[in-house]
This record gives sequence, C-alpha cells and structure tokens, in this order.
Amino acid sequence: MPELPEVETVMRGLAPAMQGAVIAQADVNRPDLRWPFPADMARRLTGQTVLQLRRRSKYILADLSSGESLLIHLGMSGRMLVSGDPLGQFVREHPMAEKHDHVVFHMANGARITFNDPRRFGAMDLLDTATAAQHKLLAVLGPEPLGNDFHEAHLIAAFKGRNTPVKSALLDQRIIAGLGNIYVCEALYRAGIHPARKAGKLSRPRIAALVPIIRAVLGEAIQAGGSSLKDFRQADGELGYFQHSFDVYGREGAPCKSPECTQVIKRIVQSGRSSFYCSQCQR
DNA sequence: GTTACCACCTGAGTGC
DNA sequence: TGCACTCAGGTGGTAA
Repeated sequence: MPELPEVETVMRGLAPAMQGAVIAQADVNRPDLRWPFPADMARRLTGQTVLQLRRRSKYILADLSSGESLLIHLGMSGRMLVSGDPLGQFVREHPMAEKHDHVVFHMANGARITFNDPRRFGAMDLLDTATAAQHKLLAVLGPEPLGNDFHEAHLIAAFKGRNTPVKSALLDQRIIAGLGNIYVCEALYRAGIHPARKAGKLSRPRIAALVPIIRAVLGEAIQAGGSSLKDFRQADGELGYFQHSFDVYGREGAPCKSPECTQVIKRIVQSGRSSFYCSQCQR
C-alpha cells in the first residue's frame, strides 16, 4: 500500500477538490471493501460539506459538516483519482468508469473523486469527529514520525526488551505510525542497521540515529510525490518519483550504492515480507 | 504479553 | 497461447 508519503500525497491532491466543497452525490457500488461499509453511507455523505481533510498514519480523514468524519484507508492497491474540477487543476474530462471503481464522490463544484481498489484491502468508515481519536483503528496508533511526539526517548523506550527484529518493530504501527515495508528498508540502510538485528539489542545511539533518518526518508518521499511501483497514483493520476531514489528496495542483486562498498543488495524474507539490505553496510 | 503466521483479493509477471 | 504458480506497498486475528 501506499505508505505515509503516498497517503500524504493523495490527501494533498484531494484537498483543492474536496476541502470546503459539498458532496452532491455519493455512489457506493458494492457493500464492502475490507470490511462492510457503514450503514447508509451514501445517504450520510450526501449533502455534507467537507470541512477539512487530514491524515493520521495511513488513514485520510474527511471531517464533514454533519459532525461525522469519513475515514479512508487505501489498503495495498487503493487509488483516489480526481477528475473534472471546474478550476482545471486536474484532468478536465471524467474518465470512463473502470472495473473496481467502488466509491465515487460527485462534488457540487464539478469535481469527481473515484476510489478504485482492485484488491479491496482498502476500507472506509464513518465516525464521530469529536471522538475520532478513540476509534479502534486510530486509538492503537503510535506517534506520527514527522510530529513532535516521535523522538529518541520514545523509540528507545519502545524498543527496550523487544526480541523482535528491528524491521518488524518499525513496521509495528503501535510503535511508529505510517511506516511500511519500503521506507523501513530504506531507513535501515541509511542507518547502517541490519534488518534482522533484534530491536532490544540495539544501542541507544543507533536507535537515536534512526529518528532523523526516518524523518528524512519520509520527507524526501513526500517531496517526490511518493513512490509508484505497480498501483500507486497521485490524485491527479500522475506517478510518484521516489522509487528512482531507492537505495535498497527492489534492488536485489544490484550493486550497493555506497562508494566504498563492493557488495550487492540482498533480499531476505521476514514475517513473510521482503527485506532488502547490504550485508557490508548494515550490521 | 510477545511473536510469527495466515487470510483477505486481484492482477502482473514468470516459467513451462 | 494458455495454464499454474509466485509475489505484491497492509493489517486484524489467531495460535504458539
């Protein structure tokens, strides 16, 4: 899925078309994605003004004038594409309906937002804005990696006593919210930490070094509009570009980019997920 | 309480 | 060309 940078990119792309705009009509074309849609979702969305779009971890939240918020998760293959807005900032023509167009928002300003998700691992829910943070999906999340609550002391405390590989620990959304497989691999490479290293065995300086590195990797990815592998598209349909900057992800067998290193990038499977690393640079 | 694995679903890519 | 198989960016649930 879209990880934090991709979700942030999508949200920024949606904002001009959705923020402050009225949902004139919502088409819900199937009863569920990963989970069933909330009851009467189309009716509860129709006529509402989108007051604000915001992101928490890999979730997009659209605060509505009704006092409810629409929670959106893109799963692994979800896309939200904007078309036909009157300001001409996006694709002018509405595209033909495609297979897997599960939810379509027709905005009163002429924009159309289409949620397409072939694998249907995505999700939508409606929740009370006032208590959104207590929603079961949001309440368990750790701090935002780009926020002030994510710091050295937090990560050191979270890793303490953990017998799990650092790769798995960084993927744990309760420890840090928003990281996924790609950016964990990239951050560990920059930090020189082997992905199989036990989280609880890392020295405090090595854990501390991860904090600015994670922030930098995510920041650069957001600047590049995210990473496009197979499925990800920005809200205007454009690709992200950060995949061209990968040091290790998807580069199995390719030379390590470190000038003084003679190794090639290796791949191992941890908890069913591919980890890419350099055996010389990462210890 | 912690950790590892499975299932959910579809499509792209690969090998035979 | 067609079929079988593998793999994929996530995450909740369950078993050990």
